[in-house]
Amino acid sequence: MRLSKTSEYAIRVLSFMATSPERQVFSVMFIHQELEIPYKYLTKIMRMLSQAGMVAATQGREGGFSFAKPLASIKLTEIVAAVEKNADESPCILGFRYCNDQKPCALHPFWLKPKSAIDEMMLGVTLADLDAKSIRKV
Amino acid sequence: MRLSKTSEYAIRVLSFMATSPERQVFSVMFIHQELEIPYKYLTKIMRMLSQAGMVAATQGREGGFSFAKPLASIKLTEIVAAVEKNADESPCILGFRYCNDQKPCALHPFWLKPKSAIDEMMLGVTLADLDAKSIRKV
DNA sequence: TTTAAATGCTACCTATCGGTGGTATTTTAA
DNA sequence: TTAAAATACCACCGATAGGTAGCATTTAAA
Ligand code: SF4
Ligand code: SF4
Repeated sequence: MRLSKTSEYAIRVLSFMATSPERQVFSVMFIHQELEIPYKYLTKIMRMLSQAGMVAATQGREGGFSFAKPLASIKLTEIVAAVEKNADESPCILGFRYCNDQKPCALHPFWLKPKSAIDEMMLGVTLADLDAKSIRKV
Repeated sequence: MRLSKTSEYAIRVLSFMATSPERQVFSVMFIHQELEIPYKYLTKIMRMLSQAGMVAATQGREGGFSFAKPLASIKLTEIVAAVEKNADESPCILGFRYCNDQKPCALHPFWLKPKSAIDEMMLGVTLADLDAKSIRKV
C-alpha cells in the first residue's frame, strides 16, 4: 500500500528542489549527494521528468535541471504519472474490472473514504503547497 | 498506490469465501474456476493463509479450505501481512527514515488524512463486515 | 481395493522494477 | 584551446514479484 520507489524518488527530488529558494539549477550530482539517490538511476528519472515537461535541462558545464513551469501547476499525480507506466491501470485496491457504485464489490463501501482522501492529496496538492521549513533529506 | 496483486488475490478469495454462506469448504480448483486466479499460484497463496492460521486445510478427496477462526477476527491488515513479506517495512508513501510529527517532511501534513483513512480500513474492517449481496467475481 | 480428487512442497521460469556501465554530446571555466 | 563538468542515450545486470511444472501425500468415492 505504497508508491513505487521510483515515484518516491521523483517526489523527493521535486519537493527538495521546490523548497530550495536559494538555488534555481540543480545538477544530478548535487541532488545525488544531497538526497542519496543512486546517481545513474537519478539521471534516468530526471530525464523522464524533463521529457514530461516538468523540469528543463540545460546541458554542459554549470548545467542542470530547473523547473519548467510554475510550482502551483505541478500536482503529485502528474509526478507519479511521469515516472510510472501503468500508474492508473487499475485505480482500485481490489482491481475488479466491471464494478461501480451500483454493482460494488464487498469492500467498496470501506474503500470510498481512503480512496477519496488519496485522490484529494494526489490531485489537490502541488509543489507550491510545500513548506520550506520541513526536513528535506532522508 | 495500490496493493500487490498477491494481496488483491488473497483478499478476493477470503471475501468470496466469507460471503458464500451456502458452502463451508472450498477447493482450490473451485475458487480458481470462480475467480479466475491462476491455479498453481492460488495454491501457494492458500497455503500461506493456512500457515497464518486464517484458514484450515482438509486434505484428500472432498477436501479443501475452510475458515479456521471467526470472520469477525480476520482484519484486512492480517490478510495482507500473511501473504506479503515486508508488508509494513516503510509505512509511509515517501519512506523517510528519521521523520515524525515534530520533524516532518514537506508532504507530511497532506499525507495524514489518507494515511489515517487507510489505517482505519485496514485495521477496522473484518471479513464479518462484508455484504453477501455484493458482486464477488472479477 | 483402486483410483480420482484434493493439498504439500520444492524447484524453476518469466516479467518488471530498481540499478549500473559505458560512451557520446554539449557547454563553459580555466 | 583544452579539459572538466554536465546531460543524453542505450544496453545490460540483479533482485523480486508473479506464475508454472512436477511429483509426493492424503483421503474418500466408486
Ligand atoms: S467495487 Fe469499489 S472497492 Fe471493489 S473493486 Fe470496484 S472500485 Fe474497488
Ligand atoms: S514526514 Fe510523514 S509523510 Fe514524510 S516520510 Fe515521514 S511519515 Fe511520511
